[in-house]
Amino acid sequence: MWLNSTAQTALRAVLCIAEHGDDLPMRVDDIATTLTVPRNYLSKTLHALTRAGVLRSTRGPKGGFQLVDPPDRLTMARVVGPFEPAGEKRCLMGRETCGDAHPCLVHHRWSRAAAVVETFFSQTTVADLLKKNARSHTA
Amino acid sequence: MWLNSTAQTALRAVLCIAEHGDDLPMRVDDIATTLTVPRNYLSKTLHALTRAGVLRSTRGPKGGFQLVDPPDRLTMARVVGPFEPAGEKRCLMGRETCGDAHPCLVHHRWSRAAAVVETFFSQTTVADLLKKNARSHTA
DNA sequence: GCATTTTATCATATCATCATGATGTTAGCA
DNA sequence: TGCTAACATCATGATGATATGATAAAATGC
Repeated sequence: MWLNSTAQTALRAVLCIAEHGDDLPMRVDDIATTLTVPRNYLSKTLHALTRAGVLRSTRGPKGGFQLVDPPDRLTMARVVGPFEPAGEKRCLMGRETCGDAHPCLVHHRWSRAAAVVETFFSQTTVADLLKKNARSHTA
Repeated sequence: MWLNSTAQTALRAVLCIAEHGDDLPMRVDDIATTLTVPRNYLSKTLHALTRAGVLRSTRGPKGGFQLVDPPDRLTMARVVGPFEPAGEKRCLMGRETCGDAHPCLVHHRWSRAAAVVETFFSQTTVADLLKKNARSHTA
């Protein structure tokens, strides 16, 4: 409903890498196995996160993916953002010109709900998700 | 981001019909022209709303579509619901088994934001949207 | 019954997303 | 240099959402 499957995978992969620790990069194959997702598609997704500055990739032996920033400085918005359609605005009706100045019929009421969601994504960090939660993100 | 294009069209069409008044059904052709959306695709969408009990259709001369219930008894959830993927749950990660009992890593934090959105859809009526707003939903 | 108006539906096309398999590229190491 | 490990990328296919055009079915009025 909220995240397409690529964004979901990206989030799960980032959590997986964060849990793995930063001492040594984690390989695509290992992440793919842990999450049971297709390897090459995951590779593409992780590469997108690398372009977005969320991950760092290292090639060759002992290579793999690492977080660029510590988990408490990595928000969900940064992880999920690269996988949302480009011009995606807040308007429920999909209007380009919708805003406080030229609102569509739902704009004012919807803005409040949308703000809550936006805050969730921009304030919640990967560290928050790992805190005292022993729950799985793999299944 | 929030509604797929079919659901957006459904909502705009319902608003269009509600504004048109209930004295006489509104034809697909007129709605399609007003919203500038493809006629046959709209027809299919309106038919889905009819199956969902939101609209009533009448064939033949003077036929068209009308609201089944008055605007103040028609929530956005009822309009938009038929166009959301069937098994769509609340879990951000798309897990089937996610819930208070078996939460995924994001479950608790996300639940609060999701509840706000859910309330928005289940409490906001078509009448609310038409109130004192003279803003357009056509563009 | 027949013509007209209107919705209902079918077959098909188009497009983006998701996915797979093959191949290219880079880094490390002997 | 040459081998191997790992990410990067390309060509292609599968699927579902979106869209179009043709045709069927129903209601109305003559």
